[in-house]
Amino acid sequence: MIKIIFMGTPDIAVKSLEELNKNQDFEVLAVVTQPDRPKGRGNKLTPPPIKVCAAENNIECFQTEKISKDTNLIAKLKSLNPDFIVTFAFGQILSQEVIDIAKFATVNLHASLLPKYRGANPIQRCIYNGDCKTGITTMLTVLELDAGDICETKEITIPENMTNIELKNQISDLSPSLLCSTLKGLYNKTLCPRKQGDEGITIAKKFIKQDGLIDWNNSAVNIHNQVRSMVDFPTAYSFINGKMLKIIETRMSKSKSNGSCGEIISVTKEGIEINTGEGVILITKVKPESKGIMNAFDFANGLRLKQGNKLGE
RNA sequence: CGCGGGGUGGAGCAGUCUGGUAGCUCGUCGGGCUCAUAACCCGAAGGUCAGUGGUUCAAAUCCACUCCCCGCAA
Repeated sequence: MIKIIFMGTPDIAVKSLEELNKNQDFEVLAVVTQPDRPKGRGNKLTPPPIKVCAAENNIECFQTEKISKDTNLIAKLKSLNPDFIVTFAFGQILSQEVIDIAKFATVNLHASLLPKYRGANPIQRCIYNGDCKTGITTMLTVLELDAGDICETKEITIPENMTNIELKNQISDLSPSLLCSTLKGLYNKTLCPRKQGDEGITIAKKFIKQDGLIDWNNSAVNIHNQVRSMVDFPTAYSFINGKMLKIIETRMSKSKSNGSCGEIISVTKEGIEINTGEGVILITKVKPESKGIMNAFDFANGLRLKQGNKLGE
């Protein structure tokens, strides 16, 4: 049995942890994750999904604010004598001392085709940029962020209307088998990691709230990419009648531009067509302040929106 | 006790401040027009106004409490 310490935090890593735990070839010695954080309305202390998963599967779970400075935890992990440390969306930078705990290697799963989109936000950035393909990569962890030698990759094609949530789910589904394959390959020495090229290195930064603000002077395709890349967070938004309107889902429209940017061209059952800096975009689902997600047509209906009304103010 | 918004026929909203017959747009159903229609015209069904208690001659509306949904900030 290959002995593993698993480090991760959000739900995207849960399926991978579950697979390693139930697969006969592996034994998960312990899980390391972030501390419970205050979250949502009322600031309730919420455990990270990986902690919940560990508890359900009776795996020992450690939580730490900063693993590289946590000498007690490091000592504990050393004593477990793992063959591998696996990190997946852990959210903390490992020190060399932590990396060296693993007998064979410390392996990271990253949600892009490296060296593209190193960093914290590869999933949303590739959609935001309108890429047609991305993937997942397993790599040897080194001190420099996401710069280690590549073990294995798996490509994913991105359809025109795929959202960041759909892509995240797909990555969550594809990751377990890639991880298992990489770990076995490294353990049996049948896999030879290769260096990342120096060409095409990009950094994928996290989104901030402000990134959600839609500029209707932008092109329809760019706005469409913006909307679908940030459905859950930070969520694309604009304003109408002084109130915030989150744009949840859009489609590209073949209608002709007509009028100024942000102006409504038509309201139909399909949704609300908006004129942009280049082309027309169809808004199909929205989320007004204090309300849930609704069809754009229903929203327009309640507000009596019609041709000529403007978004963005 | 972090701050705030909301719950009204199937959907989206108005009405609440200033209590007095339940309203709008859409959908559904029936009929009409039309070569035809998601268009247009006529008609109909469909609501314990989130819940409980209180004030009142009278409560969607005022007061108290409860439940549910959402935004912001972290």
